[in-house]
Amino acid sequence: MSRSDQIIQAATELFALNGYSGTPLQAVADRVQITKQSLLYYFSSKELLRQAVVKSIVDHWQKSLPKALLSTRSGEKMLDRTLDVLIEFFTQDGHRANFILREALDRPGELGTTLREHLWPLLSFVTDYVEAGKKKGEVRRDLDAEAFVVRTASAAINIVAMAPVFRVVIGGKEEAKNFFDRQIEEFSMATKAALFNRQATPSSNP
Amino acid sequence: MSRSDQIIQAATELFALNGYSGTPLQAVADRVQITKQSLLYYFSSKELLRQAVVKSIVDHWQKSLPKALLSTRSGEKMLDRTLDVLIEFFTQDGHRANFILREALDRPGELGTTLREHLWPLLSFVTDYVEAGKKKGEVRRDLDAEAFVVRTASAAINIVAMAPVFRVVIGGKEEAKNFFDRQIEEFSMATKAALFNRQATPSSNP
DNA sequence: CGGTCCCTCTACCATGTGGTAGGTATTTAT
DNA sequence: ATAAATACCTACCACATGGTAGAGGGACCG
Repeated sequence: MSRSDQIIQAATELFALNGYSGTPLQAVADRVQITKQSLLYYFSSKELLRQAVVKSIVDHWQKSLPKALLSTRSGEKMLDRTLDVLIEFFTQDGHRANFILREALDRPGELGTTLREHLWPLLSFVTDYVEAGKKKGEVRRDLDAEAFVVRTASAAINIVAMAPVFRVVIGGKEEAKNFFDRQIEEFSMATKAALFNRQATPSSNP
Repeated sequence: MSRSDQIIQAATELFALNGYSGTPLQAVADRVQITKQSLLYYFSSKELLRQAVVKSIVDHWQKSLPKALLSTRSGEKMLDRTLDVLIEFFTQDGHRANFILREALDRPGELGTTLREHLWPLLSFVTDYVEAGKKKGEVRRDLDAEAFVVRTASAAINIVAMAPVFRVVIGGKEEAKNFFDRQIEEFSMATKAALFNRQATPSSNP
């Protein structure tokens, strides 16, 4: 891996963990075991490093998201599996998801623009698929597809990022370590419930 | 309002907007129109000011959340309305919600402890109500009530905090200004779909 | 009047941090 | 060989920032 890439990776992790303004360049340099001035040789300002991190994440997602989503092209139950893939995707990409969440708080306007131009097209592909599902009667007809997709993606990131907090909140009990799994499971169920036309549950409803 | 309270309020807003490490004490002092040294008279360190902000938020929520939740004690459709109240609650409390989200990222362990001790009891009251709803057949029996409540509260905060981003993402069109309302509406629908035993939709399913 | 809280200020300091200037090896191109 | 580009360094600086020391001035109390 090239020095630039090492630096970007280190910066991604540290920015995700401590925030942009909470991370001195020195800390990034230390992690790559070069001096701060060597780092500034590759990225001539902290701001440029931040932009490089954003770009690398967007690039990565642009590459890997379609791959992940298309891996589910079983035609029939695609929507069903797409959701699981999406969840797993962000789950296994903790640092990047975390960093983006921080960017959303620090520079909402800028991130919004970036997402709209580079990532929204991908998600709007999913939106189209949801719309198609409506016509097939698979998906609830009163669903706001755009709002649903945005919220679901955002929620996936949120759950991953908040996990360390909730681990502690629920963590009084022994079961703490698998509360995250329960969260994921519940989220998955909930999302499907919101998405699909469900048959009447065989419950004891009069 | 006392000087301390003015300072706390200013700090809440600025920390919410720019983060803790991104906000100099000077900026807080400026907003209250005192000098930084006068501020340090009330809070002898930045860290203490931060703790005071956390405490004030927890106190506020401890006071106002039960009031909001109990305002819906119409017995019958309580769960139904509780949700709307919860959403509205965080919506109208942008700065505080935003700040807490940042705390979650910056100090997950500490915030987790605080929430567990001071706020979780309130939410676990809701959890109990959901469990009761299960027995009445109103709520889906396979629902993980704990995970559901945690995720829903967290999602409400998340939607509010992410609004400025999505306003831009979807903002290409004119409808940008009411996308937030659509988000809220969709979230409400989705949450109810996940929560309640729904009757078979009168759809055109063969 | 004198004391003593309460609040605010001026003056100052130590440190951390982003960034510049310029040097030095090593490799690559001509 | 020589020039030039690459990669990394030492030395340094300007400035922002958190925090300290201590003085001044009201208000209230004896």
